[in-house]
Amino acid sequence: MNLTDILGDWKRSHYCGRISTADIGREVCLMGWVQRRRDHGGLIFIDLRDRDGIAQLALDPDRDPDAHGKAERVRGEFVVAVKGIVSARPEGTVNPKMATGEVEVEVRELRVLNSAQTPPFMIEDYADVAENVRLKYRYLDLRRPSLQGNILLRHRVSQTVRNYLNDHGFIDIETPILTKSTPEGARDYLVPSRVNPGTFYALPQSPQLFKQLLMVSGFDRYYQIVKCFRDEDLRADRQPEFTQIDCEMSFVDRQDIMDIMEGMIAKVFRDALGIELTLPMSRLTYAEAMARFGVDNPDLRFGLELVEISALVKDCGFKVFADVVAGGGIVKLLNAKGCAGFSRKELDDLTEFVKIYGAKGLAYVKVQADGSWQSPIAKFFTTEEMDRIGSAAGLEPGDLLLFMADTWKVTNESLGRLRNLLGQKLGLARKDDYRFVWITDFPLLEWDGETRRHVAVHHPFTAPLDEDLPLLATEPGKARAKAYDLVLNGSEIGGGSIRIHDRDVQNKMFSLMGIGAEEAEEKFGFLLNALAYGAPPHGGIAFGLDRLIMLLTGSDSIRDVIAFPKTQKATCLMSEAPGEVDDLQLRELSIRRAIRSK
RNA sequence: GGGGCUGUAGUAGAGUCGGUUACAACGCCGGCCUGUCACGCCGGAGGUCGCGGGUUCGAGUCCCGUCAGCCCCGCCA
Repeated sequence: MNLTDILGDWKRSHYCGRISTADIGREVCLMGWVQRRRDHGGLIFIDLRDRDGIAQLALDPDRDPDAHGKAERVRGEFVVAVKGIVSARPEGTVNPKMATGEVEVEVRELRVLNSAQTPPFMIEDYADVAENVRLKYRYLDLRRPSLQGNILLRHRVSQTVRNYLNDHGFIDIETPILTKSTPEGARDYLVPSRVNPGTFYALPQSPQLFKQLLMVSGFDRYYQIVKCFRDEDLRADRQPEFTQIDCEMSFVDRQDIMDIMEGMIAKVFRDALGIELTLPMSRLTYAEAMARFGVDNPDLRFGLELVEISALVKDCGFKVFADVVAGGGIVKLLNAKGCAGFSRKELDDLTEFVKIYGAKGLAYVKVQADGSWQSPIAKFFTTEEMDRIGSAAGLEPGDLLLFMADTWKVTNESLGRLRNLLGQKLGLARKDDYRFVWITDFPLLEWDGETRRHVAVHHPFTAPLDEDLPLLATEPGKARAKAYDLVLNGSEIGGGSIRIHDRDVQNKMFSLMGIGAEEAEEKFGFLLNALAYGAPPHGGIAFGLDRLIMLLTGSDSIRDVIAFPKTQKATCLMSEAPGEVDDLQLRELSIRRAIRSK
């Protein structure tokens, strides 16, 4: 027996969350999903849910026996439409926990538009469900208010960004998804070409080259909210396909780009959260960020800055420290204020933590009430050395000093990450505190010992600082880049640079990176040619939209801000992608399997 | 490629030292109930203890392997 009704000519008059005391006495027509049915034998209440909220329907057997009879058969997640009169709830039955709790709809007519199987989990924010089940039934998970709220906020942010960029003269231009694999960067997703057997397109890691070419074409300002693809392993904040707010501008310097973009971020925070940001945002050079925080994405919500003491300990009696300095490494400390009470177990945990980042150990000093050092390494230091270290660290009784001695890289990374861990552990970082900082003057190139060549820190098209241009010929590793990252609470949310618009400089960069003239011609010839036809000075930036939404919504996982995300093994539990294909499909593509799965 | 955590009705959990028929909750089904709102009361159904192997008289429990989900390192210009 088919128990459902047709929609007919009914038109919805309101979203559920919109009915209010202003509508009392009015007839409304609502449509949505049955959140819950409370059957009192006589009266039946139904909480009707749509994307906007929940409204209580009241069905009285005396008033409308027909609608009441249908309501008896209704179950959770049935799709229903009702017509009825908005009325004030009787005295004492107002529900202050509901946005629409002062009113209800006295139903006169009810249509069951569709039935529903019992869902595998309750459509409630409080329901604690394993993520693999949620992902398999993603369309049901997305009905939950919190997830739906994230997606709705994401939409509003996209609109704000579009409006802002439109108002500032940016043109939305689409760039190819089927494009060419280029060296450098992440692993590409490849798409075989049927028409050109044996050749492959690559999905874009970003529209980098195309947006630069659009500057050469004279569009002046470009933007796109666009999917990018990188075939690398996933993390809580990383998906193989993700969305960038991608921008490029001509005839600008770094300052112009940062000014416009922080205005955009400020508008996003105003529209999305009602928070006014203070502009301009703060700045740190890369060198200063590394020195003070050990990382290039510092969380500025708390202090706990790192202090380098290499010079103070290079001749000290503690051989571990002295040897590291003699071997070209550095010694740094972190003063965990007031943490002298940490237990043996807590200190062991911290040591285990830094080992993840390649550290061999972690030395500590607990400062007693009388200022004396309680530490396994105290005996190696003279009183004078202790005083110097103490004053460099701003040491007070009750503090805990944590020392790291290793290479520049390991010391900074392990102590920098430890700083973040302590900030969290000590509750120093509030989720609703938003600290932005631009990191500037990144190194242009980095020496890769394995492949024995320079690699671009940002990307191969990033311009060096004007004053560092001569260094390319002498000490390329020392050259700094016209690059900038925007960091929010320890997360990089965007990054960009002024690009090289001079063909000779671009060629020089390629050769420093061990890309010969022939290879450069083959891989990037179209860009090099374009630069020779009057390329304007230009630069740009890209923001990670997913990460930005994570921070705005306080989400711990990027999957909570993407409608249909992938698992850590890059599969979709709902569609079961990736999947097998027919031999015929492969034959058409001139592809043969090396491995048969399953 | 590596390290760690988790896996028991639809859901999320308990399950002691290896010992009778694997528990109670939410949800579901049936009944009762005219002002509830995570309604209430009574009754009921529902299990490949992720999967495979081993140890044992006996395994949800111990061992080995494997699969899946998650977190991290490497990787991510």
